[in-house]
Amino acid sequence: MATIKDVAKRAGVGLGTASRVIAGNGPVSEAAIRRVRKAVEELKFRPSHAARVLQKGQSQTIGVFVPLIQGSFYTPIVHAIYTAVRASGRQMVVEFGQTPESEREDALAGVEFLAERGCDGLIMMGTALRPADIARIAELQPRFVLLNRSIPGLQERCFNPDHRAAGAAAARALYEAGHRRLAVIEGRKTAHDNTLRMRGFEEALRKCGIDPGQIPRVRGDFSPDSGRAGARELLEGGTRFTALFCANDEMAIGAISYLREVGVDVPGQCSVIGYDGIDLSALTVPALTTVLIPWREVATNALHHLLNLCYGSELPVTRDIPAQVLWRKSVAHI
Amino acid sequence: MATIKDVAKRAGVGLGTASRVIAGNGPVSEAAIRRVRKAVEELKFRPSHAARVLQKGQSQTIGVFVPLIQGSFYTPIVHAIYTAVRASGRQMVVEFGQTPESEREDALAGVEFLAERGCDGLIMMGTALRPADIARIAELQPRFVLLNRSIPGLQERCFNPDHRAAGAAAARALYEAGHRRLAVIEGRKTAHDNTLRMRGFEEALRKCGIDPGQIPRVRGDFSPDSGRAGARELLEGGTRFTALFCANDEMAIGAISYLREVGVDVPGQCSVIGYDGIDLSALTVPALTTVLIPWREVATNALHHLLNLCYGSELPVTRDIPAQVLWRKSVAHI
DNA sequence: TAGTAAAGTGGAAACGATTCCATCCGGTTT
DNA sequence: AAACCGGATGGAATCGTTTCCACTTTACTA
Repeated sequence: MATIKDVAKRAGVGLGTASRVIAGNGPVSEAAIRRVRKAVEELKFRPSHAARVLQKGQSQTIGVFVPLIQGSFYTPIVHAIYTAVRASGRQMVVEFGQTPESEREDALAGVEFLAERGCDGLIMMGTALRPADIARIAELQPRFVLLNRSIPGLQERCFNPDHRAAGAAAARALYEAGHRRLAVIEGRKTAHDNTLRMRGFEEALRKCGIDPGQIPRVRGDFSPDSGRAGARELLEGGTRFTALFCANDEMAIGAISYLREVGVDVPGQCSVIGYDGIDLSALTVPALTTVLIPWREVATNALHHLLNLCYGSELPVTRDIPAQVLWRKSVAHI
Repeated sequence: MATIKDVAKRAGVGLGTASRVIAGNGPVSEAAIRRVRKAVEELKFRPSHAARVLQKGQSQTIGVFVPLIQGSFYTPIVHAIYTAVRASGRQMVVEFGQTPESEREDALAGVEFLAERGCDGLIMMGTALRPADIARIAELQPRFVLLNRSIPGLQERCFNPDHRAAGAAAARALYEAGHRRLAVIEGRKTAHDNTLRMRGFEEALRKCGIDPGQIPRVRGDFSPDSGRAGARELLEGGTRFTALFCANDEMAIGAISYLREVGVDVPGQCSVIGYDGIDLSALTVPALTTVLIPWREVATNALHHLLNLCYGSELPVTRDIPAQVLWRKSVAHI
């Protein structure tokens, strides 16, 4: 592999001049530019990334941690981040968790790995990391932002949708469609975002004169399978309901799959509303009515903030992107 | 940030000794090890990845190109690659294409980017790259493997499932379930793997005494939407059929969504068989019968081969992992 | 015409690790 | 007792860039 020294020699210029031409900064004459360019061509010179990183102290790489790659939820978020990273001419390295149970360890190990490899900044998603963990990470790599978290004292670096408002929107949607007897499949207990959306849901219900305490409520883990299990549990519980709120779309898909399997018509006998607005929600039968969370936008804004932090750019950053109900077919008006 | 020099000084040893302790090779005394370890702790020393890469000429990074990140098809493959890469203690950098139309340009640009950034090896998936492109890539980075491609002269580095056999399996499954009047939604014309599976499908049909020429056949682009469109087109075509073969699961999901929407019972009036065996196929209503392609295994084997190529390891590599029909609910026996 | 500012240039130093080489030392062999 | 061996060690050289500094040339000003 040719080095910049070879290029300089071949072009008949000094090392500094060659570097200036190739990096494209500093004063150089037209003639020098031409000769260096020619030498680069002839030698098929490609600058060594490692040498640049070593010299400049920046790797032009952003590290991403995401709890899971399976399923339909995180993928579009990763994609949004990828797009923004690439648009800024930089590179992305992703680490994934293996299972929800090991999320904390996976996140810690993944982030360590990313920091070790010299990422200029980190963007992390997930709810497993504790404040102490985050403090530790800050030592490793002080440039980071958090997605879907809200840590006191770090608000500046936390980017999340307004789950409380979104949960309330779900409740209002069901109420306005005429439903009074509701049921809920909520998400993991440890997931703070689940707590928030449930709180919003309950608050809105109370305002409508419905006592949230009376509502049958089971817990899933955000997976489609747990949605199936949740639906069964609810049905076996015996309490009647005309509408079901699922704390995410994947559970809603599972729930619908179970309900239809046992002969419950959706939305004829039971309406279902989801949460997140994943792409897949358009393709279920019936198409899923859901609370559309602007995940892509939130992620992009978080990344912009990170990029600004790392490279001093001034990409626009917005924080308030509202959620909205996406009306499709799975909620009937009664 | 502390450097290895600082560590050596603090531990009262030479540069070489410090390096040997940290890298964990070469002869060092117990005492030296202890003192260096202590100094590392105290100074919170983290070796500079860039410096290592520069010196060793290896980045311990594998580059991955995948045509798309949206949808459910590529994600598990990326995950399988990720798992294997991490298991070998190395890092993965992924590049994605944006749209199927721009796949070729995206792949070229992505691979260039990856090579530039000093990946030790490349694993590429997709059907858009032409042999000439691949020759060009070989110049940039001679260490690469191809997923789902078969290039003459590069068989060693090509890893694909046996689409022909898998297509035949789909045909046999439908035939054995009693279906005689079939229809097909096939994939993109440019996708060679689609051609192969269709060929296998037709050959098997012919062996069963069915003339493939008589079968109504429409073309999609592997997306769920195109599956919906395909199903409509087929229905409007007027030819009667009792079973539908879709060239991938996502189109099958789209097709089912359309069929049920217009009141065609699946599998009562029309059976549907998919292809690939994506996770999602278990969750449709009815659960999708499909040809399970062992994508994860194929990808893992390809990656092992690449790892062996790059690092001289001897990970096991198998090439023949058969596809099989996954019987669920969407194909009725008549 | 002399003086000065600016543009252009070459090469040394620096980034932070690994590796090679020369040296040293204690113990074993002859 | 001399020779030898191998483990342990320190430090110079190296990887391929960028950047800084000193220097020359050119162009412009007074």
